[in-house]
Amino acid sequence: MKLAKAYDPNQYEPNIYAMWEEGGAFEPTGVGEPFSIVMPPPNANGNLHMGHALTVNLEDIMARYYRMRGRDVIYIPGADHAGFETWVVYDKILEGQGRNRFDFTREQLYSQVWNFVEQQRGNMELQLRALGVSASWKHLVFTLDKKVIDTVYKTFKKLWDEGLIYRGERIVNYSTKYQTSYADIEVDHKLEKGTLWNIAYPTYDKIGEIIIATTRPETLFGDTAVAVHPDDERYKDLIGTRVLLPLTGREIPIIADEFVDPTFGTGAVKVTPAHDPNDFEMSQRHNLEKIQVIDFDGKMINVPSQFAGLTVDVARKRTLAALEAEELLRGETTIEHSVGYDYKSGLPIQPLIKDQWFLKISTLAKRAKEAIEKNEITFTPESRKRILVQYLDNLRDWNLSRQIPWGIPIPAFQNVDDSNDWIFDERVDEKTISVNGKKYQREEDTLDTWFSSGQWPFITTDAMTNGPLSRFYPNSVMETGVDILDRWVARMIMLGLYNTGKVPFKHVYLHGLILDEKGQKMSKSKGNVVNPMETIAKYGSDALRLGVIANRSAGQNQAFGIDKVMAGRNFCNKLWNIARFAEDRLGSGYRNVIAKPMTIADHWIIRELNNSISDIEKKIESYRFAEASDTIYHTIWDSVADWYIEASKLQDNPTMLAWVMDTILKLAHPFAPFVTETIWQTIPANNKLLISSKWPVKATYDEIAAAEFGRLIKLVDEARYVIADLPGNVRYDLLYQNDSLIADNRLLIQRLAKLKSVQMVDQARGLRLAASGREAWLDISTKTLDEHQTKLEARLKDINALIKSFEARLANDTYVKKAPAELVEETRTQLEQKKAHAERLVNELKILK
RNA sequence: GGGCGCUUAGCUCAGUUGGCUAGAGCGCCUGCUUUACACGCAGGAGGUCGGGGGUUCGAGCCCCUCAGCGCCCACCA
Repeated sequence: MKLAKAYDPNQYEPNIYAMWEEGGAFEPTGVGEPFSIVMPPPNANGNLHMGHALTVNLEDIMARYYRMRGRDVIYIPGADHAGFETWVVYDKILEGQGRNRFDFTREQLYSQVWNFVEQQRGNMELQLRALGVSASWKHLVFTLDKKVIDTVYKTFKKLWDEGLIYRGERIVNYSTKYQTSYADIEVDHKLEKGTLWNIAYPTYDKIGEIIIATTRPETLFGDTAVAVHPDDERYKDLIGTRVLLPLTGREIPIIADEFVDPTFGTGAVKVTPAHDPNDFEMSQRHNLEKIQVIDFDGKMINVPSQFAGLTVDVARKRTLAALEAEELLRGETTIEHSVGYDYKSGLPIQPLIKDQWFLKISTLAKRAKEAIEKNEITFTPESRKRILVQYLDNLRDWNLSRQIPWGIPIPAFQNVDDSNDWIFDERVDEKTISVNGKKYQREEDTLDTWFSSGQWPFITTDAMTNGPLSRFYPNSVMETGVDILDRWVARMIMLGLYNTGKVPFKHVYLHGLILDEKGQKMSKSKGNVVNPMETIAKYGSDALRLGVIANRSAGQNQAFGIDKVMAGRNFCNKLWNIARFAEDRLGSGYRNVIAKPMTIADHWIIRELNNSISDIEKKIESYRFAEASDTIYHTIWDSVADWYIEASKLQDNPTMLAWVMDTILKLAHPFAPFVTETIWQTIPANNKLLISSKWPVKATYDEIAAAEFGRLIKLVDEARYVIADLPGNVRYDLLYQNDSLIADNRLLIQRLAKLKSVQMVDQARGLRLAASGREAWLDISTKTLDEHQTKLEARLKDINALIKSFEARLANDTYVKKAPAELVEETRTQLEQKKAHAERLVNELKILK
C-alpha cells in the first residue's frame, strides 16, 4: 500500500476503531495484574463537550498504556440518566407543549422521559467512539439498569436496617421553579448587598415595642416567636413576655436563645421556623409552632387575604407598605449577606419545611476520612486531599429525596392508617401494597442521583455479587473533574467503604476545567462552547487528544487553544511522513525488528529511544500526561525525524529503521492511537493490532558510538549556526586535520550541514569551529571573516560571562564542600570546556587583527 | 467567616524531592522548490520567573510579607 502524501484522519479513523472493537481489543485478557478505570458516565441524553474529551482521553491513555504493559485492563464505559439534569430538559419540552408534570402520573412521566432518552442515546456512545476510547462496550452500564437499581435498593435497605436512614421534617433547599428539594451542594451561594429592615413588634399591652431586624419581612406571618440573647441586658425584662405580631395581631412569645448574636442588627430576631434553618432549630429547642407561609410554588399561603397568592417579591413590597402604614418601620440598613440561588434556574432557593429522607452521614464520613488519611487513597494533585477531608469533617446529613419523576423511586411505603409507620419495600411500581393485613401507600419521591452514582465503582464491577469483573474492584484509578470532588468522589468513598469494606479506588486523578480561549467557563448560554466532534472533523481525533492534554497540569483550569490541536495534527502528519520514508526504504517485506546497530547514528538513536521509553513510563505512571506527551513529540520529531532519518538517508540500516518505527509507533500509541494503528496496519509483518501489542523494550547499544554521534551533532549544529550568520546563501567547504570523526563521516556532515565539501588539509585556514572543539575550519575569505568579527566578539563576551560565573562558584569554598561532588565535578568540566572554547575564539580574533 | 489556586517569553501554559546557562506550542524575524513531510527544513530574536524581605554554597521551586486575579466551602437574621 502506498501512503498518501498527507495524513487524512477522517479517512482512517472509523475503520480503525471498528477493527479494534470487532477484534475484541477492548476486552480484558484475564492475564496479568488487573488494572481498571471506570468512566464517569456521561449524560445519556446530551452531546459530549470538551471536558468529556479531556476526561476520556486521559483515561484512555492509561488504559492503552497499561494494556501494552501486559496488565489485565478494563475500561468500563457508562451512560447516566442524569436525573435532575435530564428532567430540566424534559420539563422545558413539557412547558413548550403547554403542559406540566402535574398533568401526568409518575409512571407516565417516567416512561415519557425514558423514550426521550432512548431516542438520544447512542449519540453519546458514537461520540465516545470518535474520541477513540478503548472501552469495554460489552460492559457498559446505564445508571437505570436493573443491576444498578437492585444494588441501590440493597444499599438503601442495609442503611435502613442499620438505622442510618431516617425520615424527618426539616428545612430543605427548595426550588420553586422545579418543585424539588436540593442537596446543600446544589445551592449557589452569592454574596450580595441586601436591606436589613428594622421592624417594631408592639408589646402585648401595646405600650412598648421590641425592634427586630430582618432581611425577609414577608415571612413575618410565619413568625412564632421573637428571640434575644439570654444575657442581653436590653431585653432581659422582656424575656417570657409576649408581643403582638404586626399585621395579624397574633401573640407570640419572646424567648432567649444562645444562638442570637446581640451585636447583629438590633439584637432581637424574628423566629420563622418554617422558612429558616436556624429558626427551625430554635423552634425545636423551644417547642414552637411552625407555620408555612410560602407554598411549594413560591406563593404566599396562610397569610391575611390581601397577601395570599402573591409571589415572594410582591409580598415583600406589600408587607413593607403595610408596616409603613401602621408606622412600624424603624429604619433600614444595607448589609452584605449570602443568598442561596437555584443553580439551574438562577432563582432564589426557598428554605422550606418538608418531610424528607435523610442519610446519617457522620459515621460514613468518619470512615472515609480515616481511609484517606491513611493513604489508602492517594490524590493527584495532592492538595485536593486536604480539601476533601475538610469537606467530610463538616458534612451534614444528606437529603436523599427529590421530587422529580425521572430517577430511582425511593423504596418506601407509608401505612395509610399510621403516618409514622414506614416500611421498606421494592415494589415501587405499585401505588399501594398490603403487608400483614395493613395497607401501605408508596413514597412518590425519587432518590438523589448521587446516591446511585456514588455506588458506581462497585456496581459496574459487580463487586457485591462477586461477578467475573469483581477482580477489578477497587478500581485502580478514578479520573474525574475537580468540580465534582465533593459531590461525587466523596460519596463514592463513603458508600464504597460502607458497602464493600474497601476503598472504591486506589488513586484519584483530578483534571481542571477546560475554559474557552479567553479563560471563561464554557457554557451554552455564553455560546462559547467548542464542540469536540467539530474539532475531530477538522483535525482528527488524535490531534484533539494531543491538543487537549498538552501543557496541562492536574487540577488546574486552563483555556482551550486550537493551536495545540493544530500542533497535534502536524505531529500526526510528521509520524505519517516518517512512515512514508520507512515504506520507501523498507518496501513491504521487512519483519526483523531486532535492533542491529551498525552506524554511530544507530547506536545514538537506540540510546535516545531507550531514554524516552523509561522517561515516558515514569511520567505516565506518575500521572504527568502532558510531560509524557511532550517527550514523545520531541523524541519523534527531533531525534528520529531530524537526526536519525536524515542520517539514514546516507547510511541506511533497514533492521534499525524497522526497529525505530516499531518503537515509536508503540510509544506514541496511547497518545495518538488512530494514526499509529493506521501506520501499523500498513506494515505487512504486523498481523496483530498495535493496540494489543507489547510496550517497547530497550535495546543494547554501544555508548562510545552513541557519544560519537552526539559529537557529530554538535559539530553540525555549530557549522549551521555560524553559516546562518554569514552573508548570502553560500555553500562552504569544511576543512579538517587529523580528525577521525570527521574523516569517517565526511559525506554525512556535508549533507547535514549543507556544505560544499568536507576535505582534509595540511594547512588550516578560514574560521575555526571553536565551540565543538574539533580540528575543523570553515573555508571562508578574509573579507567574510572580517564581517563576522563582531559576531565572534559578542560570543566571546557571553562565554566569558559564563566562565566568570563558573569560576565564582568554584572559588566558593562552601559550594565545593557542600554541593554534591558530581555537581562540582560537572562545573569544573564545564569551566574547562568554556575556557578552551574562549581560547579558540581569541585566536580567531587575533588572526583577524 | 474559613479554605484553595494563580501571577514564568507577544499569547496559552509546562517546569517531580531546591542544582536553571529557565522550556514547549503558537506568534514574530532571517534564509531554504534538501528526492518523507510547506501540516515542511535550517537558523534566530524575545524572560530582572508579580513586588519586597528571608533561609541556603545555590531559590522559578522553601519561609515571611505586600499587591492583583480567579475558584471553592459556610444555615448568621
